[in-house]
Amino acid sequence: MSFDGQLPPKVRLLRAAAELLANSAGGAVSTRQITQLAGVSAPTLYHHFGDKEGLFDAVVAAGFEEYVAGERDFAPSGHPLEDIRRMWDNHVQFGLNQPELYLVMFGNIRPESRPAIVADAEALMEEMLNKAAVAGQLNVQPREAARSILAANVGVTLMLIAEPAAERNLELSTMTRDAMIFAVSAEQASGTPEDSGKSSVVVAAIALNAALQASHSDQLSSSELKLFLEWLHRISTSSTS
Amino acid sequence: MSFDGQLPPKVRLLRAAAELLANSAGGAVSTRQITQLAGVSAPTLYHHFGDKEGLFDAVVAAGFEEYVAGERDFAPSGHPLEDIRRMWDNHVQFGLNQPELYLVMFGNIRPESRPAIVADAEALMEEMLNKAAVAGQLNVQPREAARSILAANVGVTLMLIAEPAAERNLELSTMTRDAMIFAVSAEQASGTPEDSGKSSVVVAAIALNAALQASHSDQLSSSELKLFLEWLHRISTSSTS
DNA sequence: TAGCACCTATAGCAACGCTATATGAAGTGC
DNA sequence: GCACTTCATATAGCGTTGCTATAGGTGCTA
Repeated sequence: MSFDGQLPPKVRLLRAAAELLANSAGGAVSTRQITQLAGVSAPTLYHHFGDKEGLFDAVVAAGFEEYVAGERDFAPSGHPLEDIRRMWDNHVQFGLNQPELYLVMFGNIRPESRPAIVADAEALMEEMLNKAAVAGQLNVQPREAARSILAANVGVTLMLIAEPAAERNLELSTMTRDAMIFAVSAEQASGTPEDSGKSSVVVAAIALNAALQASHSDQLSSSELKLFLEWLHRISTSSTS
Repeated sequence: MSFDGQLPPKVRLLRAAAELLANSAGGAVSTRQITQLAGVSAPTLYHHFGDKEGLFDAVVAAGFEEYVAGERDFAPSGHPLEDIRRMWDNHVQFGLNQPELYLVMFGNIRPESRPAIVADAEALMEEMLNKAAVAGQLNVQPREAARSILAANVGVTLMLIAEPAAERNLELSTMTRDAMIFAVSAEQASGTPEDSGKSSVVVAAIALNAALQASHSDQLSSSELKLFLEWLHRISTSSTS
């Protein structure tokens, strides 16, 4: 039951914290619980992790490794947008499987202090969206698309976690997911001739931009790129008005 | 500075809690702070509100009045989807104006225990979406649309609150908003003849259903309605595959 | 063996949410 | 006017929280 043994106290603390966090039914986890289960005393925790939040951050880092592993484990299908769909589902499933850990990672919001993990998750999604952009399947900037999709993904996951497990309806997830992906997808306006004419320009421009950034090219200076993006923005907004 | 005065202790406690909550820069607010500012002692708080959460719930209820007032204050524009857009923006603005209160209302997620306020906010949005459905502007069930839009709305608002105020980019909000509204809108597939043929059936069916429910009609029994919705679901999914 | 980091334990502080108990104030029946 | 009940508030303190000042042990290098 306890982690007394040959393992170093640091590892025992991490495992004890992770286990208590996973099994705490919504309630808070105290440092005394953690240190007792780990078989160490209070100052050891603070020596290794600074404070309680530091320990939790370490647990979260381990959880994020698992999250990233899940987000990367499937082979790229060759259809980037399909991979984004799987990333979304994997995100939701991760949250529902380990709600307490997920809440520490994504639910512990404080004003003006962004959890580092959010930026990491955004980068992960942006990376995948970049492939879609290069393939000409993206309607907006990969970064903006990633932020938008992740925000909706987190919102949906939090809502599902808050619901009683018996009532959880995953259609909320699939519907919101498809709505977001469809919105950033280049395929959406392929039916309307007038819009498709404009949007193909946008798509081509975005694909070009993504390709440029992927090749670390300096063919556009940062100021030129800024102007380029401004024009791009003007084009895309004028085509949807 | 303090609320010592002629007001009853219950009101003083509510105001003190609201003020401390609004001005607490991310940190927790203690009962001792509240009771001191209110000029009462601890048991008075517990006599009136049961416990700390009870007091916070009361503050949230007052905040929700304000929220609802904001959501209703604009005159219906005659374009329900435009009103939904304004509801979204109002939601985000409410969160950014009073982040601490918003976090208590929508950010205090615990597994399997849904804040009552989420259900209220969903009902508010569903009410508006019902008008869109009756007008034949909706692509999916109003309830599902409301849940989906609200989840994305909360997710975006939490993300924006977590960002440093200087970096907040409201385009994240407008982009996600338009993506969600577009996704539930009946206008989306009007360009593709084949899809529009199918989707007009879906829209008509949803409008009919909304009108039936609005008139409290019993022309369809609950089992008939269930089957009807199942067909509807089959139609709508087959048209998007 | 001496000295020096490193790591851990004992004991305890201030602050937390909350409550057992007692006191005052206000209304009610006679 | 007086006992009685009920409601509302205060005094004091319980148990727990996150965290730390201080000291002791352990293993390495010289």
